[in-house]
Amino acid sequence: MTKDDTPAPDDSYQLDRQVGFVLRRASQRHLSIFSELIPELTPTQFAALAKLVETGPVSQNALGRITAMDAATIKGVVDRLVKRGLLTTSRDERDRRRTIVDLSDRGRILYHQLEPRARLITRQTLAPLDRTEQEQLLALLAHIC
Amino acid sequence: MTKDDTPAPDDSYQLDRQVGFVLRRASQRHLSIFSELIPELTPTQFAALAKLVETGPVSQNALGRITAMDAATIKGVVDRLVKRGLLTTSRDERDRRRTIVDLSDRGRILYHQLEPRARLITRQTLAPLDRTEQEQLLALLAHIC
DNA sequence: AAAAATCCATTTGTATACCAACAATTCGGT
DNA sequence: ACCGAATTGTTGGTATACAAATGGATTTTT
Repeated sequence: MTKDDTPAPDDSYQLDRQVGFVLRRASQRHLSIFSELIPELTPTQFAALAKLVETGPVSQNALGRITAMDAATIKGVVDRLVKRGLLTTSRDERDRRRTIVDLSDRGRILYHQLEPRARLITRQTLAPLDRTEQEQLLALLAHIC
Repeated sequence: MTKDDTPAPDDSYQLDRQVGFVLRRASQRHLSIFSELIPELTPTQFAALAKLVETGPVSQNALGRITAMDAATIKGVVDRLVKRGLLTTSRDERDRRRTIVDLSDRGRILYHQLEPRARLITRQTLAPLDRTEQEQLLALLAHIC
């Protein structure tokens, strides 16, 4: 038998096997879980609060960098959080270009209320995987960032 | 020595270890690679073309479902692609609710020009991983969708 | 056949996300 | 001290994304 009777390796471009597409769908599922468990904030808004808890007051652009948002995006996020009284902003007197962003009391309280739910979001998103797979996925994703 | 001198398991909530955040950053890197290799289309626009090549003409909502976009999102995508002459739309006479979306000749030609670059995008995005890891990542991501 | 439920496409509103351009400020090298 | 370079924040523009509401068409149920 010289003829190959195994199915040929699929050469066609299949959208569902491309990283980009699968990443988008995974993000969609995560977002769906997030907005169900934390309807009062978006993931990026929560990220801003979380990073401010970690680091304390920082400049607006710096906050953008550590939360992976560009200057235009972080501005919108900060503006909306300020409007809701969760953040405060002030001018940096040493460097007058900078706007210093910090948590308000309400912001800090809200963050600590939500943190347990945030952990749950991660757990639920990863629920289809066992412990080992969960670690693998996080490591692999971190690798391609 | 009753005292534990190994570092305590980190109990703090670290943004950088949450799936949602890592997913977002991975998507960002993918998008960056995409727009460099295919500046003429967005990932979702290309996804629409790719699925139409796979399946042939479909209703607008159905196209949204197979490309993982809701009705409002797919409408915008289709509108922009029609405006650029890459898609055509027509009323379904059997079911007058439906708008049938199909590739135009230009759309088909463009898709086949871009497909090799799309494969390259996937390859470059996954480049930091070896073959085994690439398969693992895709499988794990598919699992949490 | 009439009523109810469903589906399709559209519109409005909010929130990322990124690019490009801009003014004000600060920094770096000479 | 000065001047070009870099940084910071802002604005305008385009493109996802999703929720909710709406009107028209079809299907299902009764």
